[in-house]
Amino acid sequence: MAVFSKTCEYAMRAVFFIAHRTASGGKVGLKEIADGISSPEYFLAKILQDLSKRGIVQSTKGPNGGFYIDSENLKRPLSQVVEAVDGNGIFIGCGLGLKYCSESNPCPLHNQFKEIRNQIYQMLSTTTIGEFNEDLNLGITALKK
Amino acid sequence: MAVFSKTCEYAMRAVFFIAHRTASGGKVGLKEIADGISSPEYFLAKILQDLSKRGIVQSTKGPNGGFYIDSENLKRPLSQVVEAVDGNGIFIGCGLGLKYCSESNPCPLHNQFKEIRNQIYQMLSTTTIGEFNEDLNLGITALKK
DNA sequence: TTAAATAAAGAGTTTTTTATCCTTTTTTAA
DNA sequence: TTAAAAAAGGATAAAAAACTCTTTATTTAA
Repeated sequence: MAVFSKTCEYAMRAVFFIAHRTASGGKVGLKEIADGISSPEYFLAKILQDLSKRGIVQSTKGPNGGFYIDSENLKRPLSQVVEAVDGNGIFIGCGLGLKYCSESNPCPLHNQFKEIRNQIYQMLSTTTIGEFNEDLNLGITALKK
Repeated sequence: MAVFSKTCEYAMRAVFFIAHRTASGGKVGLKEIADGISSPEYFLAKILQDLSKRGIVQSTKGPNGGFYIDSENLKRPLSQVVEAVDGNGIFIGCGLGLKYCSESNPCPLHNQFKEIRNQIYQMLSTTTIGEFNEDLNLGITALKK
């Protein structure tokens, strides 16, 4: 088990990829994104459709069309991408899968998990979509394979 | 998405349940466990078969048979249950799902994720199967619903 | 020593997730 | 104004995860 679903992994990688490729204007096509992040093209298409509807990425059709992220949306926290795709289960769910686990009715791991969830949330909410652009441009970090 | 698979959630709950019900001798049957942790009976049966083969829980067939965990195994860290069921992906995998993500070829979230994974591992490896028995006996923590 | 109780094993089925394909719509540039 | 490029949409397929049922093997107690 990974922390996020495949869909969410592709979504995050795609968003980072689009961000760094379009921060200084221009657009990038589906095929190029899929190739750049090693994801199945048509599956990624669905994910981007969804992110586009939600306004997290922008797109235009036609020749020279493609996906891009405008400067406003580059500031968006990554947590919003995760929440759009996987929901907020990772932020609020019980580690043992109990529906009614809470402060007043805790599972044995409740307190330990709370810290971990907080740390995940902290990380995702303080990380913005655009903040890795420079490292990606420099090839310091990777989104492929 | 949850952090662990359903199978793993049931496994952890079952192990805690069996531990606290059999720490002072005796055995507990499948139906009672399934009921005690709100899990599908036959699905749990498969999980316990597997944990039994791996020696994490013990069992005997026949009248008065059932599952139990002996004192040696009560000391086992919870990480071994997770690893038996979900593998070690949660401890070592890349947050963005990249196969070749590493220190020398990191994804953008590599360092942030390393901390989170370490914390998860830390928690699971320092938590033993038996350490919640008292709280469970006192009804301070829950394994159901 | 046999019958009942119980887990183990085997063989499915259903649901969810992941992935693919094909058609339609929109946009742009020649 | 038309052809090409690209995303959007709809339908389906494949794989994995979750779950169920039935039979078999084992154990114990009567």
